[in-house]
Amino acid sequence: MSAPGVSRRRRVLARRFYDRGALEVAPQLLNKLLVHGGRVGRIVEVEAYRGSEDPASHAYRGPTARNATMFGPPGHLYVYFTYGMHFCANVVCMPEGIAEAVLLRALAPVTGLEAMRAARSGIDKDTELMSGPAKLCQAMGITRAEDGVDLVTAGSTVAVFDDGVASPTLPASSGRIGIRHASDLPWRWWVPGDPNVSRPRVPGARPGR
DNA sequence: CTTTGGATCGTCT
DNA sequence: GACGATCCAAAGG
Repeated sequence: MSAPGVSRRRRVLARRFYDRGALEVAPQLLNKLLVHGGRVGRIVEVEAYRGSEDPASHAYRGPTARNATMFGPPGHLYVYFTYGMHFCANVVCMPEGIAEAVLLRALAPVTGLEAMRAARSGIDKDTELMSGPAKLCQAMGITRAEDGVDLVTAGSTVAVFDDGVASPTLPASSGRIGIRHASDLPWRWWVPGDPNVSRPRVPGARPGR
């Protein structure tokens, strides 16, 4: 038995973890660790997107150059550029040819705080370093250069680890943020009470516990 | 505290 | 030519 805060063994999530629907994978990504460039963050907020089933998904209208990674094999990172200045990162789910993904919306800083603060100059509170999908990419140093990276194979530049911290039994949930269509679907989940979550209070949110 | 508007450009129509 | 799976500063209560 290890006391709270003591470091535990980290294991990379297997390919089969991602080879399922995004609605199943998303809440189970909560409390997993994202690692890149010597920086580590704990995933505390996610959203599911479902290709052809989902009018809010980038993949809804079929494959393009931009969304190609979403249609690829599971366990890869889909990074897109938006609003002329921001990157956002997703984990690809389901077998090749089926485009489902989980958007990473917020991380809790774990390791590499100095690098994160440097990448997010002007931000004074550490809870605001990664409290949004574009903020976390900036803090972690993730750009379009990381699009398509395999999260599973040894030697990957980006990886997702399980360090033994369980996902919430009953995560908080709400509709997805910043979309025009299907905003009523409760496909956003977060760790209840975590101070790094982007928008804890939204209409129709379920608190979790 | 909440609301509003500007930034800025790749992508698809 | 229009529009983002956003962020931030400034203005308003």
